[in-house]
Amino acid sequence: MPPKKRPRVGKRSESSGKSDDAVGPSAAGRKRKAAAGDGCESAGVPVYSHWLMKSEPESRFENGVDVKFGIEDLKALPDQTSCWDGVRNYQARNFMRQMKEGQLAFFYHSNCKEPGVAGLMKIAKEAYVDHTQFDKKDVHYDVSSKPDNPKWSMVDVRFQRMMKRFVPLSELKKHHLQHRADGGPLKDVALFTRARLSVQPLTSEEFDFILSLEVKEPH
DNA sequence: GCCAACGTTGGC
DNA sequence: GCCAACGTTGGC
Repeated sequence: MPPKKRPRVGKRSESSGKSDDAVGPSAAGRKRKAAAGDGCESAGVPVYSHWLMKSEPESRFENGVDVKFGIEDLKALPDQTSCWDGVRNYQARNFMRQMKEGQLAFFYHSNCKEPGVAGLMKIAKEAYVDHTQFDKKDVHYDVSSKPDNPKWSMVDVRFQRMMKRFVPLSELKKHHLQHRADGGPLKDVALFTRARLSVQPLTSEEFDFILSLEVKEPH
C-alpha cells in the first residue's frame, strides 16, 4: 500500500496476459535495435534515466469507474505524490522496474482533446507490488496473478512542476518527422516508434530536447 | 512455435 | 466514433 491514498491512475488498461514475463528492458526489444540507451549500456542493454508516463486527464469510465488522472490531479494530492498503478503491459512494467528514485519523467496527457507533455515528475519510490492486481473490485484486477507470485509492479511519482508551456503531441510529431530526415534527437523517440506504450524510456538527448521546447515559441 | 483472430490504445 | 497499429491469445 502506498503512503498516500491512491487516486485512480488513468493508464489504459493494458490487457493483462502472459508471455513476456522477462525482466529487463523489453523482451520485445528483439524488434528494436538497442537504440542508443543513453550512451550507458551494460551487456548491450540500454540503461535509461528518463521517462515518459501517460495518463488520461479527461473523464472516461471503465467498468463504471472514472479513470481520469491528469497532472492537476497529481498536483492536488497532499504530498503531490501518487502510486502509478494499473499498468498491465509487460514492456511498460519492465520499464517501471528499471526506474530509480530521483529520476525525472514527463507527465503525458493521452486520449484527450490536446494530447502532449504537461509537466514533470520525479520517481519517488522504486518498483513494488501493485496491489490493485489482487483487488477484485479494481478496474485492473488480474485474476491470473497470485499474491505469492505477483505479476505487476508500480512506482510512486511526485509532482515536480508544470511545463512552462504545454508541449502538444502535434508539435513533437513535427520535430520527429524533421529529425527522421536530418538525424535530430527525436528521430527514434518511443512516443512515435512505440506509440502505444504507456510507460516509455527517453534518452538524455530526447529528454533535453523536449524540455527545451517549453521555452521556445510553439511550432 | 506459427500465425490468425481478437482486444486495446489512442490519435484523429 | 473510426480505425490503424500492435500486443496477446489460443488452436493447431
